[in-house]
Amino acid sequence: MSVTKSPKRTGRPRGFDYDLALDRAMHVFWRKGFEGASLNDLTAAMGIQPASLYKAFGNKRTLFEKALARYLAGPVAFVHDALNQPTSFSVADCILRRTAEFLTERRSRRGCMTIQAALAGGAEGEPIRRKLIALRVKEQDALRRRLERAKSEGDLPNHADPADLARLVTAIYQGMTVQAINGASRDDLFRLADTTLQIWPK
Amino acid sequence: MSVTKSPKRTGRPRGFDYDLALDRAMHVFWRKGFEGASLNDLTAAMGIQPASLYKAFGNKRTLFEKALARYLAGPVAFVHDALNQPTSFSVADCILRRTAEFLTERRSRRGCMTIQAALAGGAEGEPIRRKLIALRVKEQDALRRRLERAKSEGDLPNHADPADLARLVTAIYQGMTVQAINGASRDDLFRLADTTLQIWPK
DNA sequence: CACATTATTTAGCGATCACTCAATAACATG
DNA sequence: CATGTTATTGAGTGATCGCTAAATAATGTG
Repeated sequence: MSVTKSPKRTGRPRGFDYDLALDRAMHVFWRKGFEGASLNDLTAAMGIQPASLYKAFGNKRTLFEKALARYLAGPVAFVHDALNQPTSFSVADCILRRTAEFLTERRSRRGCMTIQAALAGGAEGEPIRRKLIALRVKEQDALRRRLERAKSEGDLPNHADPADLARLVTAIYQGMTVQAINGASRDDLFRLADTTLQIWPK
Repeated sequence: MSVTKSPKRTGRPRGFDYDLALDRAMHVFWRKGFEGASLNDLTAAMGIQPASLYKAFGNKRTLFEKALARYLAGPVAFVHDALNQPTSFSVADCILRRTAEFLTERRSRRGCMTIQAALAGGAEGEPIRRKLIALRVKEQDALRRRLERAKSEGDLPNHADPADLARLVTAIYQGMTVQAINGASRDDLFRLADTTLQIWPK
């Protein structure tokens, strides 16, 4: 089952670092999107030949899915982690503040891979777009459930609507991606987070 | 100068409706993005041959630019028009409410063309991405200037920051596009607008 | 060593990409 | 009618797309 670790296996050993190559592929998909990243781009960044890529990762689509899983478990794992914050406010604050930091690392105008990898495109990318839609809906739903729990715990007042608040935070998160691509600074995004959090019900 | 209207011109007349064909091209770019829309997609939707397309519209990039201009003057003209609303609140309210309606027309999960046409992609689409970035920044700036005027007119309190408010409304607008693609209903987006407007300074 | 197994290199597959040329067709004018 | 001008059709350009077969190289095992 495990492809990344092979304690003892017959045959010629892999000549490249699987995780490193996947990391490189992730960054290519992140920057260029699924359809915008050509196999030439990918193999060049990964330092391997096309045949090696297909041997190790399947095809372009399965490579993207592996890269996406790596992205979710790495660079944006803080989004899920934020749900463990003690209060609903600190959950929202943590998500928005860390997103602002994340989107302005390295001054490279990068956005969130789950959004820009496949918003629109041709038929070739449709399965990926559906997958990303399902993912984004799932994350928003997880936040909504966390806020429902907060309400049941008395952490949110009765007039607060968890679904509305989850939608607000998620929309700001998504808007931040476009803002970052537009060239917004870290401070710009911090202020956007602050402005948003002003309406948090007490 | 006018290519669409030719009161008297020599040579074989155009065999198709220029504006109608451009409208079709706009919808293809809108749905598939710049790089995702192939010439095959475009000519099929426009009902013309490649050579006719190039004769009438230049190349793919100039066709996109004409389609974008048509988009800005048509489907999303309400964004600019909203700046003429009498108060800062009604400006923001008009933008967000009409955007919610606009994004959920025809139940087709479409987003805003200026965002999804080219968020990420290959080198081929880079000039388009830069153009769209400049456009989005310009629109946000126009809103900021409108809110600065409102502040000078006493329509916004002293503690209000026009840049922050413009960024908030713009980010929500941009987030709404992703929400619509995710399948949000018109009512979902209306509530998002309402939630956002709760923080509007009086 | 031979042998099985797996990964590499090398070369190239058919399809599609944006785009264009040569020939022809449809108009206005003289 | 002939001529000039412009738009069309039809065929096809080189380049790149995602992907793969065949040969070779590098390992473990007997």
